[in-house]
Amino acid sequence: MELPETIVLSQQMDKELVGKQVSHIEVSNPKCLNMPFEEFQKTVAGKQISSVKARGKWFFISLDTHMLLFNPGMGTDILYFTDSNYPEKYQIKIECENGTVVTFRVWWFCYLHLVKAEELEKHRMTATLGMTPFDEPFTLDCFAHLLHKKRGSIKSFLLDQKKVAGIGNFYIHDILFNAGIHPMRKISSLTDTEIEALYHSMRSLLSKSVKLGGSRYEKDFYGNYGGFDAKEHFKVGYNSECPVCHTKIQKIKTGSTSSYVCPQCQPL
Amino acid sequence: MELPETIVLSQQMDKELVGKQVSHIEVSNPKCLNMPFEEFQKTVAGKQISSVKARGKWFFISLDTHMLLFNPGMGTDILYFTDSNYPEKYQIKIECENGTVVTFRVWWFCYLHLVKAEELEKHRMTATLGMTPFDEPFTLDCFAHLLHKKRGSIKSFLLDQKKVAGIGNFYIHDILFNAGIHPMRKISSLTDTEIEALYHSMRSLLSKSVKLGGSRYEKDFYGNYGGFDAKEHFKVGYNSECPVCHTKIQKIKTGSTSSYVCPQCQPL
DNA sequence: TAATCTAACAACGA
DNA sequence: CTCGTTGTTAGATT
Repeated sequence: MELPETIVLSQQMDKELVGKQVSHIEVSNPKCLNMPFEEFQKTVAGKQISSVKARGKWFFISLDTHMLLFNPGMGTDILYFTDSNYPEKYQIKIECENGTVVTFRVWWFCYLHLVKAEELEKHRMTATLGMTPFDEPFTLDCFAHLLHKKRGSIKSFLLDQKKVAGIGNFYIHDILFNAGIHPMRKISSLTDTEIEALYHSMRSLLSKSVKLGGSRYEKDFYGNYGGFDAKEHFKVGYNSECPVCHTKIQKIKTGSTSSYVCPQCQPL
Repeated sequence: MELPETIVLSQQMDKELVGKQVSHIEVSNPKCLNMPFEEFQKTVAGKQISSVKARGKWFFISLDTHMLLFNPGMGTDILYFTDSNYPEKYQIKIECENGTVVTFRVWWFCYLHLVKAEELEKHRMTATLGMTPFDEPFTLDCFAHLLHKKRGSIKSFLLDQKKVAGIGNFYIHDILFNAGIHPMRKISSLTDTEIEALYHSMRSLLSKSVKLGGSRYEKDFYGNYGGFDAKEHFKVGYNSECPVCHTKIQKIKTGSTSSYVCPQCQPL
């Protein structure tokens, strides 16, 4: 789940959940919490949800005096039910008044952290998040400054949530392709023109996916898959031939992640 | 300069300097300070030295309300003079009452930091120092616990001042040889017997050097070289043949440092 | 399809 | 052969 999906989901969650009171909460794996379950349960129960927002890959759920922070990790869906027809399999379940149920189904890890509203800035994992590409102050100039004098590769920079929040190893392939930049390019070698192309590429691809309701591999709050399809909307990501120059797309190892690259359009 | 030398020097400095008042201080490279020179000079001048101690490779010089912290870096000597016959070349000079002069001659880089006594624990570089092998709580059991579940090589662990303070790339060779341990051995592969041998090896070699007044390559406070000679007192360090098995000693690259190893007595 | 933290390590600069 | 910072990588995590 990357920025388009968290944006879509958080808007739907905000629409459906704001004003509702949490009546009951279940957490099958308490290791994802930042406190003992007892304490967590006691603090959350009875609180009212006042807003749901996303920042990068984190959900920020306001509970009056507290903030509930959720990082979905990999392969997670968050589903909304208004009756008892919710699935049996889930790791986290939040029940609200009037039969509203939200289930969180996590493939591997997630974090569900609760902090006092006034201590939100002390929460390391979210306090160190960078801006998202849609944040108002994230201008081209701001992006260029973030890249200034940085030493590593552009791909690891973009995936680092402390630098820019919300990009993962799904949208990254075409963000780079559309800017004509190889994932292993050193940041210091990028021209102003390339940085500008990257800035626009990032924002336009992610907003296209938001408009389509997010990735077709992920469910929204109502269980519907998004309309952004890799084969259809990506040029190189998860594809086999470059639609621009018809070169065979390479799938290469880039550090710990894989990358789809057109060696012609994205020279190193 | 490693633990034996800082111990010897700090004892001599303590003996000669305690009770003396700093009258004047010169610092040729203000980049080694943690504040502007003006402020540094103003705070230090007139203060009385109440003790000099060493912790690992750092000197702790108590100045009543403040602590002066000195890390000698590489190739540094600290010399004591009671008249004006001090050398012309120095990077730092501390003058005290009655003609006492201390010069610090630094080959490359050093740190000279001044902190308020009550804010000593906020000084990152010294606050994160590990125990020295001679610290009271540094028992065999304590050492074994420090090694518990560590992943890297034993050499990089021992050189890490945050783990154990005071060992550098001079004494390390024979500390490992005397325990029969190759520098590149994974910590997780060490047996209890080897950990015990290493613990004793470390303490006995370092205390032998302290008794001899430190390394013959370094000067003490009075300008005299120590009595611990590499060729004479080391078995493998800076030597060419293993005195135990007569195998040719290897000089190998171990990460960023070099190591002297007997491949027979220290199998990998 | 896909994430995060930590420790260890290398390169670099002061 | 100093230390810190930055970035990379391997390992572990449920």
